[in-house]
Order: sequence, then structure tokens, then C-alpha cells
Amino acid sequence: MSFSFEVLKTRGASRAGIFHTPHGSIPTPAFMPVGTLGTVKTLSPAQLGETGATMILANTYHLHLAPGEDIVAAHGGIHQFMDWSGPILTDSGGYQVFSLDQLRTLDDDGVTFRAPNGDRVRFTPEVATRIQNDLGADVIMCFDECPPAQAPYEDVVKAVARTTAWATRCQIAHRRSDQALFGIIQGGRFEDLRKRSAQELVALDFPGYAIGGVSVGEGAALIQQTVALTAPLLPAHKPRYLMGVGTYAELAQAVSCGVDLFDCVLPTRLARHGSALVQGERWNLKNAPFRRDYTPLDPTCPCYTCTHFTRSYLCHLIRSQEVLGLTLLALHNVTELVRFVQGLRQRILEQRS
RNA sequence: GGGUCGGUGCCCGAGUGGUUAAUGGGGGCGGACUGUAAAUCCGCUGGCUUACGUCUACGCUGGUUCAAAUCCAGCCCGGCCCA
Repeated sequence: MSFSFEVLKTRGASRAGIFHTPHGSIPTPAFMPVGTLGTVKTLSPAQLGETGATMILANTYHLHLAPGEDIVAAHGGIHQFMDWSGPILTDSGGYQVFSLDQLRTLDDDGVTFRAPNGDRVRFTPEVATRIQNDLGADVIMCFDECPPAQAPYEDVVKAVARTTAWATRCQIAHRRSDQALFGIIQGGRFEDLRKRSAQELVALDFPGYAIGGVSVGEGAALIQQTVALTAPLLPAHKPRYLMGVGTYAELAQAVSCGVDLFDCVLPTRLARHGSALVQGERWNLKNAPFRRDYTPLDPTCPCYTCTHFTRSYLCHLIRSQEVLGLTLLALHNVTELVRFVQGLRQRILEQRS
């Protein structure tokens, strides 16, 4: 059996467990940083490893555009290509249905994107699944339609129907038993649609489920509300993955709802934009007071950045636009969120039954 | 010494008679960022005032004009060329 999920302990709705994959096990709850996307990254896999991350996320759409799944496959798969021996998850490209709204056309069969070089790129459930089979990540995602937060009810009805239909097609197209194909729940902010989506996808019996269609511009309160109503709809004995979240508050709240896996661009993006995540807060390291702050970013953090450099130095690197500044901040931010979620896990485990 | 081009807000640099506190950059100050179109994007950036507003500003001094950073004269300073 390549994949299994065991719940070690529960505390209310929250839970700590272990998710086993062909490339190793992930103690959950776990935060998965974005490890590669085909465009920009400021952390090497070695540095990513230092953060304590066990599983990382890569992106199907971007890797398809460059370098192309054939090249990744020729390397023997994405693990070898990027030298990450731990578990990897690829997103399907469904999020790009949302984020590249102006650059794509949608129909019942799939999506046609306009790539940066002008090419028309056609994604269908079958294509997205095939590409992910070629990339070779441990967990792959169904190709879904992710509508924006403000989408009207009727649009979300359609998105749910498509997402279910596409999930079935992904399942049929999927050809590798050493990869777990996860279903993605849609339904926007509508409770009945979340229920419908969950019901339809649970019936398809995926080995894991993601809560999708969240963090698409709706604000924290709605995210938490959606997570709270969707998480309980998912099978308790399978991993639950909240896509695209997030912040301290949302991570904590989602864990309390029984979510096991998370990914988010925030720690790396904030780093590249000069911000640090420190003990529950976001700091803009460019701000003047940091120029003469000779203390570590976070004295309690074990990361290389915090154990070797001052806020003053980081401030200087960011202001001088040194790439090292982005790297050091990314290293810290990812470490911070990994640790934060690990801390939530510890608290569950240390609970007396 | 002669000729010539030029001196603009923290810096660079537009503007060559009137909607000009003065285009753009940079710098400075601050903000945003949630399955990465994002090492990106957005504000503010002469003083005083909560604001209406008002004062001070385009090397200096004077002049022309209803009106000048913009035209004229002299002076000061800088670049280049000639002696």
C-alpha cells in the first residue's frame, strides 16, 4: 500500500496524524511550502529542507509551460529533477482558471489559456492528469474550476457540476498507482453547494480531499466560515488539504476544524516583498526602525536567518535589493509557518486523552 | 581673458510668458499581498493648517509685463572650446 493516513490523536475536531507516501511520511497537520513553480524561487531544496518542511508543492501549469513535463520525466520525475527526495504535491492548474481569468476561456470540456509567449494552451482533466502523471509527484490534484469569491450562485452551481464531472474524468485518466489523486471541493461561500460538491466527490472515493475555492479574494472571515462548514463533510479517515491557506489565524482555525495539509505562497511572496512573519505578526522589514535594530529577526527561531543576522542587516539587504535578503526572509518565513503548524500538532498530541 | 552651453524641489531631470507647488525617474516614508501573470503592486513626499486656505519656491539682484522657472540686464557659480 503506497498511501495511508492514520489519525494519531484528536482534540475536538482537530487532529494529529501521519500521511504516508512513497517518498516518505508527513506528520500532520503540515504546511507545504511552494518548492518550485517554473518561474521564480529563492530557496534551494537544501534550504527548503532546513525549514523543516516535509512535503512541498509544485505547479502543473507552470511546469508544463517550462520546462515541460517531458523534460521533467526524462530526469526520472520531479523528485530527481529538483532534487527533493521528500513527498511532493502538484497542483493541477485549476487555480490558474481563477488567477488567469483574463487570459483564458472556459468551456465544459476544459480551459484554453493564453501563455506568456502567446501560445494557446489547452487544459482538460485528461491533459492535467497526464501531465501530473508525467511529472511524478506523490499527490496530484483533480483539475477543477475555481470561481472567484464574488461569483454569483448560478456560476458556482456550474463550477461545482464541472468540478465533479472533471473529477470523474481525472480519475479515469489517472494511470499511476504510486500517485494519490485528490478530489477538490468547490461550492464557494454557499453551504448547500459545498455540501453538494462534497457529497458528489466523496462518492467518487478519492484517497484524499482538498477544500478548494478558498482564498480567492474573499477575506479572512469568509475563509474561516467556509472551512468550518466544509471540513466536517470530508471523510475522517482520509487526509484533508486546505488549498492556498495561509495566515496564522486561518491555519489555526482550519486545524481546529480537522484540516491536515496546507500550502500557501504567502511566506515566500511576503519574503520577496520584504515582509517577515514573526510570532503571529507581519513586519515590513523595509520600515525605518529596522535600520538600526541590531537584534535577530526572531530570537526564538532556530532558522539560519535568525541565528546569524540582525534585523538591521536584513533591512539593508532588502533596501539594497540584494537577492540574499529575499532568500533569508523566505527561509525564515517558511520555517516560521512550518513551525507554527508543527506547534499546533504538538498541542494536539500533548493533550491528555 | 574671449566664446559657448548651463544653473529647477533630498538627487537626477522635464518644462521656455498664464489651468505650475511645478511632468518623469531615483531616493525617502507608509500600505497591500492567502492552491504564484507577483524580487510585484498602490499611496504620500515644500512649510503652516483638521480643512477651505495661505505663505515660500525654479543660482543672486534688478527690470519688462495684468501675469515670469520661463523674456531682458548685470552679477555669482559650473562644463566645454579658443587664447
